[in-house]
Amino acid sequence: MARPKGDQAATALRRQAILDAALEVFGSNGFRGGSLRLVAESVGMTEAGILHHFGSKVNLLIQVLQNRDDKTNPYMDLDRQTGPELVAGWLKLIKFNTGHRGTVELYTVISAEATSSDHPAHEFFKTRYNFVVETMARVFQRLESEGKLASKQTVDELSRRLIALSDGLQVQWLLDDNLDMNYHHELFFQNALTAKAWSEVESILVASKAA
Amino acid sequence: MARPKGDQAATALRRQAILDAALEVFGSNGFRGGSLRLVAESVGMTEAGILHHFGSKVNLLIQVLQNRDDKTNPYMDLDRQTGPELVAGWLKLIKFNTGHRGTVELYTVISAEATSSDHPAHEFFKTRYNFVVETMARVFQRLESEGKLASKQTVDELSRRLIALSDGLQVQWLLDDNLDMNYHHELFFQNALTAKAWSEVESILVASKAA
DNA sequence: AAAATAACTTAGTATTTGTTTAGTTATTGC
DNA sequence: GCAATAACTAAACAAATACTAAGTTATTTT
Repeated sequence: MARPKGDQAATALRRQAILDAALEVFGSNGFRGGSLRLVAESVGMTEAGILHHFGSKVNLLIQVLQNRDDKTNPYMDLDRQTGPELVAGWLKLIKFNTGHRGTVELYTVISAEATSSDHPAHEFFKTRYNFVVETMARVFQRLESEGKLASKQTVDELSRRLIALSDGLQVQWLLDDNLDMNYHHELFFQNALTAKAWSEVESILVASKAA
Repeated sequence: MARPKGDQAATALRRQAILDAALEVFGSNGFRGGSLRLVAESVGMTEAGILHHFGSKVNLLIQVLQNRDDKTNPYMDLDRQTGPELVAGWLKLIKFNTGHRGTVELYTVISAEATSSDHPAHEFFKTRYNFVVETMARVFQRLESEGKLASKQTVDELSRRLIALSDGLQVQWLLDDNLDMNYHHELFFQNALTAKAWSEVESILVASKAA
């Protein structure tokens, strides 16, 4: 039975359900291993039904990635937050990820696949990495200008190192969830920041936990 | 035309050629995306010819991984080397990898894929990670007992952190080979070791470069 | 010299894949 | 109330996949 047209809210919900299912499928099986059939099955629809909404499998992947980014980007607002607030935002993101295995799987698997230049998400990840590295470099820049940076490394070096650490920890965590990603990130910032700045971060975190 | 039997050296060469081709194919396309046809084409043989040697695609993958490990494991000999020598060995391995993109691609893509518990290489990577983490923990242990460790972290923490950094840097390097993996690793060890121990590492490296 | 066998090729099979085409149903805009 | 159209389904397609079965050639082993 065909669904009615019109109800925009219901349609948006349906599309979001497909995106959620696809995230899970692409996360578990990668892009090449994840089939439309699995996505369709999981959302109770036909493969053709999914293609009606998203046009092609490649486009579906891009929308899934975009959708995730849209939800996590607000965690860090460079224009309105101080250095320690931004660091706290990063740590909150890590905590969020710990509760969403599918998301971590998605980014880990697809970003690895996408290192090949003929992968459909290759350009997406190249620009995404540039964006994330630049964003975090600006965060460290801000900390430095506030006199809160203890490390002697370049802000660019620090940024790339943080992101590398984060990506690598995710692989280890996916293989064994006893690994405490949050703790390792805290250690990184403890080393990178002045003691005073780090205690600021800590109080922001306990404050936001109370709220 | 069928090849002759008998010549064991030639057969071994043929099998190695297949392993090399498969490494390239699985590295570029992952396991699920890399087809036997591509491997066969690249080595000038039929798909059935490859299956004659390796039985199945899954077994081929395992052999490729094993083959690589056999070649890189000798880089670090826990029984015969001192702490600084082992650190120098790790850095040599990084330099080796920089010259072998296919190998880096292989481990990055397949280890990400293999985080799913139903992936054929899942167990391989779980035991491999345990082995590598343990090995490097013992390296840091040795350094500590020699009084050459500056960091206050646990040897296990240090080990996991080094491996995470390494894995993450490889992703970034695959996306943009301007990244200097070697430099970032050197920075890590400079922070983790005493100044004296680090200069020991450096002199080992220049000595082995001269040889 | 005969039997066994390594190293393949050719041809085929069953399955899965992303995508298209042609409907069907029900709702909205006019 | 009628045309347009959103949201699908059913059915089929062409291509690709891992793998098998049966043969061919040439070399060892006996």
